[in-house]
Amino acid sequence: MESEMFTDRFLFVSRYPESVMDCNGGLDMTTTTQDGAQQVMIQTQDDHLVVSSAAAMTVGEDMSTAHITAGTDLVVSSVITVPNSTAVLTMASNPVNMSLTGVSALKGSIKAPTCKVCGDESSGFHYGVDSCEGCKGFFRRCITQGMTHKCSNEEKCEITPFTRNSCQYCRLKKCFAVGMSREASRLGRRPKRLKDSAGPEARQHTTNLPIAPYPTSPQELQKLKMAELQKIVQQNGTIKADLMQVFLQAAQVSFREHQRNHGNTNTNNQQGFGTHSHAENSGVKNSGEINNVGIVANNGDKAESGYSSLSSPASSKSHSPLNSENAQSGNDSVFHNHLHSMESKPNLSVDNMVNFSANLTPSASAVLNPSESRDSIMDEIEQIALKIKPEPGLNSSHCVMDSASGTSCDSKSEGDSAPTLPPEMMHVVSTMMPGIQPGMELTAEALSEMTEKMFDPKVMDQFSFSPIDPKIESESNSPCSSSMAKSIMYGGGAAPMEDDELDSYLVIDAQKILEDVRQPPSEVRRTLIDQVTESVVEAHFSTCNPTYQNVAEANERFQEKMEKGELPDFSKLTINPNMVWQQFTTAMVPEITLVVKFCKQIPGFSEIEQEDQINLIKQGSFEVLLCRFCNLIDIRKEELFDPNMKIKCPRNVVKEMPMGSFLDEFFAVAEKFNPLKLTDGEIGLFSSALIICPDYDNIFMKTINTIPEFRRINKKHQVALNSMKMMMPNNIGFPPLHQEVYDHETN
Amino acid sequence: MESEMFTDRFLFVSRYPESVMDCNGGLDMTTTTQDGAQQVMIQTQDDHLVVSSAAAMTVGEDMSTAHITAGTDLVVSSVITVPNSTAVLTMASNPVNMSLTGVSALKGSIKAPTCKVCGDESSGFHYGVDSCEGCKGFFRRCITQGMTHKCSNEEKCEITPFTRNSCQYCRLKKCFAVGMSREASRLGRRPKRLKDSAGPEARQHTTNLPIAPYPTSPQELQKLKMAELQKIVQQNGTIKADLMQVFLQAAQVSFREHQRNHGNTNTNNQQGFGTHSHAENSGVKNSGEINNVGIVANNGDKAESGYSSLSSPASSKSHSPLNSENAQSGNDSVFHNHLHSMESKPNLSVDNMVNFSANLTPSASAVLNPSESRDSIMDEIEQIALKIKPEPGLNSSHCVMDSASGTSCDSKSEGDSAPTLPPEMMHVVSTMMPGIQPGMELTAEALSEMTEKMFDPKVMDQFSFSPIDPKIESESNSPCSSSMAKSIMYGGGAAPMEDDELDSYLVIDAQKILEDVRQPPSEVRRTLIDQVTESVVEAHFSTCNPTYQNVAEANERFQEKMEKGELPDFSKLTINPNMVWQQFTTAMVPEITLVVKFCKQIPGFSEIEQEDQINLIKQGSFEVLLCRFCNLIDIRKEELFDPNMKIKCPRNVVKEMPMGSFLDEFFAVAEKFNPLKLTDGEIGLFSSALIICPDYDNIFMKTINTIPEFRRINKKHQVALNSMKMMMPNNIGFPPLHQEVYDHETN
DNA sequence: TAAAAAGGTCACGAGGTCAG
DNA sequence: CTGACCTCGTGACCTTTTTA
Repeated sequence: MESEMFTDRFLFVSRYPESVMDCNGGLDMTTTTQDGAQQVMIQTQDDHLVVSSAAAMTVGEDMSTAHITAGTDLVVSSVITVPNSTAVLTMASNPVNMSLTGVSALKGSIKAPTCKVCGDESSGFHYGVDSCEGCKGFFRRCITQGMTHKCSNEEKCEITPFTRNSCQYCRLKKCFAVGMSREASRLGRRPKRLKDSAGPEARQHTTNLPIAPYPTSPQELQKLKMAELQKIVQQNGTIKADLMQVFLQAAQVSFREHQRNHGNTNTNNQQGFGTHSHAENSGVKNSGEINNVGIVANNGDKAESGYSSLSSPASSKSHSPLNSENAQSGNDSVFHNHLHSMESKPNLSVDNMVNFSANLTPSASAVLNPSESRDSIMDEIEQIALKIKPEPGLNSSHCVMDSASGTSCDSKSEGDSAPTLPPEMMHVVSTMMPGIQPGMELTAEALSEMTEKMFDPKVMDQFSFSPIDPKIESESNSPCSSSMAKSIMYGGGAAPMEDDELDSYLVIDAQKILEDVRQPPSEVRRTLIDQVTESVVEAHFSTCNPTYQNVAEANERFQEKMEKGELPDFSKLTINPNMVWQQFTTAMVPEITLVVKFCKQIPGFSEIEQEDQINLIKQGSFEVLLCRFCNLIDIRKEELFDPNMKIKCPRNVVKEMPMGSFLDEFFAVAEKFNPLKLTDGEIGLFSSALIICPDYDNIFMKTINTIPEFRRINKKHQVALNSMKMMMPNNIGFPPLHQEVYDHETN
Repeated sequence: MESEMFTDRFLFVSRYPESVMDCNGGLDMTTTTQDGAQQVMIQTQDDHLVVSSAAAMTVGEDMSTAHITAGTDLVVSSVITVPNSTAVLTMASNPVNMSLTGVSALKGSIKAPTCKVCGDESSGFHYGVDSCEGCKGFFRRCITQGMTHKCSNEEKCEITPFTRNSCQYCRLKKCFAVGMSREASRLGRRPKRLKDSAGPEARQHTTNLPIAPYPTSPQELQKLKMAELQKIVQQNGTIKADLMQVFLQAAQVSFREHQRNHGNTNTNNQQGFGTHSHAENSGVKNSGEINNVGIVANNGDKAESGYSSLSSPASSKSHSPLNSENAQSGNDSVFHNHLHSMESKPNLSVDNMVNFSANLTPSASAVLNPSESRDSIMDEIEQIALKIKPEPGLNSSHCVMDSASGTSCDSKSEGDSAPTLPPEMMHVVSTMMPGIQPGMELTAEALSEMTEKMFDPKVMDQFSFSPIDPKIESESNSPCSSSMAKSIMYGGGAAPMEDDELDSYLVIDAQKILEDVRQPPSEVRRTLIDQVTESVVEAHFSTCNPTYQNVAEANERFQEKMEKGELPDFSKLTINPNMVWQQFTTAMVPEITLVVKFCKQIPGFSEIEQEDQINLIKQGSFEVLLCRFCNLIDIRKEELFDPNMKIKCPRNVVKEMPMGSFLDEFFAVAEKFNPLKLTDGEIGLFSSALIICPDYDNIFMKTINTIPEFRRINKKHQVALNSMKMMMPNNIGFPPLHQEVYDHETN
């Protein structure tokens, strides 16, 4: 019966066999010569060309004309495509019995199916590609057990049946390159009639090859991210819905992974510095270990990490090529970028503790995009950042409490004189603190008392004159005025809203957002999440000073100095309240600059209207700062590193300092935040959420539960600022950037 | 250039065009006749057959021979297969321009239905659903050889043609979700009218509705529910993970919908009776309005309610066919069932206020399934319920505080004598209340003082001897002893655990559960949720006396009587403390019976081990009662309806009553609970959560936030019970069922 | 009688195994 | 770790059964 079916055979032969190969993968052919004409049974293994039934064809002498005799059962299962070449049909007019032996006999002699990876003989269509058993097994192992290979040969290894085992990295790369992926595999019997997917799949892969699953350059990668974001923004008209969810989802993925890795974070085990994974505690420095990133390292895990490369979306469940490449490719790696940025900035170097802030500012200014100079408000901040050049060291700037001095004194002003208040504000201060008189030096005690009063709830109400732009506040208390970003922000910072009221207001939308976030991300979104995660983590590392490693190193140095007796006993230092306040604000300036820089690096942040960017920064930057400063706090020892990581201050001393009650709040936050043991990457994501998200109450368990704490202290901070401003209307003692950023009264 | 490329066209034509259609899905054809031969460009819309470049073919007269002239660009992307038929190749030798209009002209005339499971091309209507060969075969294998799959991805795997093989569990789930079932199979030729329907949607409806995969009768539905639940229980080894989430999700869906419909429930607007939607306030009685069910009514809304009927899975986002069917089909409707059950029970009738409790008990006993009589503990409760036949009216039973009386007096005991305490307990009472002496009547004042002391936190500690079985308590304070249900329950009721401790302990798992719950429900789960919701709502309506409507009607009657002056002034009534206490407990007995009945009707409840059922009931039934009694409280007028809805009592009077401080707590709860304006259906769901869920702190915003309140008062109740028990070791004055249910000391 | 779906069949590929 | 070999689920095709 079979011999009857296959009465005739025909053959498609390209003038350029190689083209045929490219298009069809391996071809199985049985040729029988008879009557001087070729009689051929063509059968591919990869569905690209299958003739499984009868057709008779004869070709003319010119090889351009074919004659086909159709049998009773014409079953043509596939068609070949030979672009840019002439196909020649060779036919036989007489029936020929096809023998299976004949088929196999000619296998390989003409067009044996070859492994697209190594060129060996293919054993079938595995993971969407004709491949041999070896490459099939290899690929399977790679995607099941996450493999971290490394190439020592510039990633240019040739993959042949003989060399394929010499470089796993390049072999896997080739596997991806030829289109292998779990999703591409098709189970079941190969259809005789190809009603399904052979075309698209094959074409897809061949056309996809140029845009290989491996990222080409960081620039290109960045472009893709932005393009994706842009698309989303365009589609939704607002960046909120998607971008925010992307952040939250990224964070969620991270936290989930974190929990898996570190067990229950809800145990109240206190710990000291570093909210990071234990792996990072090993003291490895600048090794480029993925562990430094925490979350990204998690993405390298084999399953569910949600990591996928944009150019290879189909392989999201498999080992990420991007990841593996990044782990090995050196400077292109985001991980290396983190370290690189750290190393390349002397001001961020932990070796240069003294000159940190002095050197930082120029670098920070370089970060601010000059091309956006037309944007007035952002520019303003940037310009202010440029202007700030605090003296290195601690006693860099001061203000004298002198009623005659109405001008602001910048950080370069005179030495050790005490700050003064302008006369018009003295009555306010006098009201609050009867002991304070014009011209009198603001003593530590007075300042302390003042801050105490400021944070007194009763006083708070009096002094928390709305720090938010009234017109904005009238619109759902949002610091964002544009319609787009307005919906992003709700929390009014120091808005005179009742806490309860605020909470209930926020919780509603948090729940709604949560709902959306909990949606399992789509392929595209997962990709986006990964990219955003990368960007955020990278932004964090490149802008955050007190990372785990930096703090740890600083700690080591501090220990050394302690042992050498080089450090003075902090408790013996005479505390100049003005100095302390100045130092506090001054030391924060470069940090603020960095936070602003961080914000600007958050993917999609620049898509928001400028005004809203400002508002978001104003709203959230202190919270980010607070979040970062948690690293500076050893909640076990109850010690606070100063932002320059030069001096450690015990909590009780901090408390006694002017503004001490406020600084002490940092400890309170750290006590809740640090036990979560977040990695730097997670802190970065959390920070981005602080900036971008409207509300995060009740979102990611304990982690997010610390946010109200941030909010509360932020509120206090606002009140303090307002109080201070009342006392010092000309912003004496406020570094301009600090004032600019934290002053919510945009007028 | 295009005209040059497409120099020639060819056409495959089957003898059975429809077969071709079937094989290729949609075909776009442009035919041009020239030289008497057909010249055709074939192009599919779904990539199954694409001829995108040049090929020339001519056919002989016999239509069995074709002549092909290959152009310079032969691009044949696919081939059609015509099984069991002879294909005819019709060719043209001359160049033909393809017109796009011609292509699009034929677009849409041929439809390829898609697989409802994975989205692939459907091969027909299999197991009640348009599905592909793969899913068809997969489902067949699943239902023939029982398969035990497991999902490692939170059971939320996307099912696409590419991913369908990656998770059998989710694939099967999806199969069920879209309505696949053996019963739904339709054999034989499809009725002609079905084929004529225009769109796929129309066809979907017409085909799906008549041959609904799942039967629509309540009985059968109930069977299926149980089957589904059974499956889940079997799969997971515990009912916890899935069933609990189903409850929570059902509640979530409801609350969400509620919020949509009723706006912000967080406003503290007080309101009186009824925690229901305003729509229900219209006074429509027994109209069968869906509004009576609240949540189910919401499900009838067009969007996102999460409601879906198994019989019409594809239309889960549209108006629920089950819902609409039920709304119209009369007695089969669950909504009508509610009303029916209400109407058919004279004891529940609001018209019969006086004899309510007397008549209720027999009916309650009928509810208890006699077939389960072998279950000793449940039986015990049931038997007790049967035994309880309190006298109608208020002064039904009393206890005399008599040291000689050591026997328990049931509700039929002698008339008006005061309760007595056994001598061995009098020292305890004496210690607490020096004024009380053996044999002395328990006056209102004494009782009041006693209860005051009982609820004194300091005293509470002394008297809250662990009411939980010690062996259970040692295992995470669970009232459930079996390994299965143990994990369900954590909250130890009146366990001597510190509140804070308890809270933090609970929150952890609540968050975990929350996370799971927040997962958007899969198709199957959504179906399950709907079914569970229905069952719960139905159970609630059929067992809850103070539903909105009943209370409203009672209110009306009360108003009438008030106006007629038929009611005595409550404040003038002589308060017999014993009477009050007796009345209180007595009036609760039928309610407890109903709550037990309600619990037993909760889907899956009977799957739990008997022992655990008892524990769950013991743990939660009072909370449910409390929840139901909230309806009896008008927080605006500060009035309390008695459970029989016969007498209204102002709060201050309640407070002055013996046990008044305890009863007053009801107001406290109602103040938090009633403003949520839950519908009856939602209250039912909430009640089921109270029974089933281990913890619900922090789960559904304000609603769930009221739970600690329930817990707290439950605790007080436990303490009170224990105190009372100490005073009355032989349970004098405790109706047996009350004692049985609320006594956590299982020994 | 033919359409249509259930059920069977078996070519296939994923994944596991284990000697090398 | 590799890859030849094995098992088993898959699904395209086929046969059988049911129904219009």
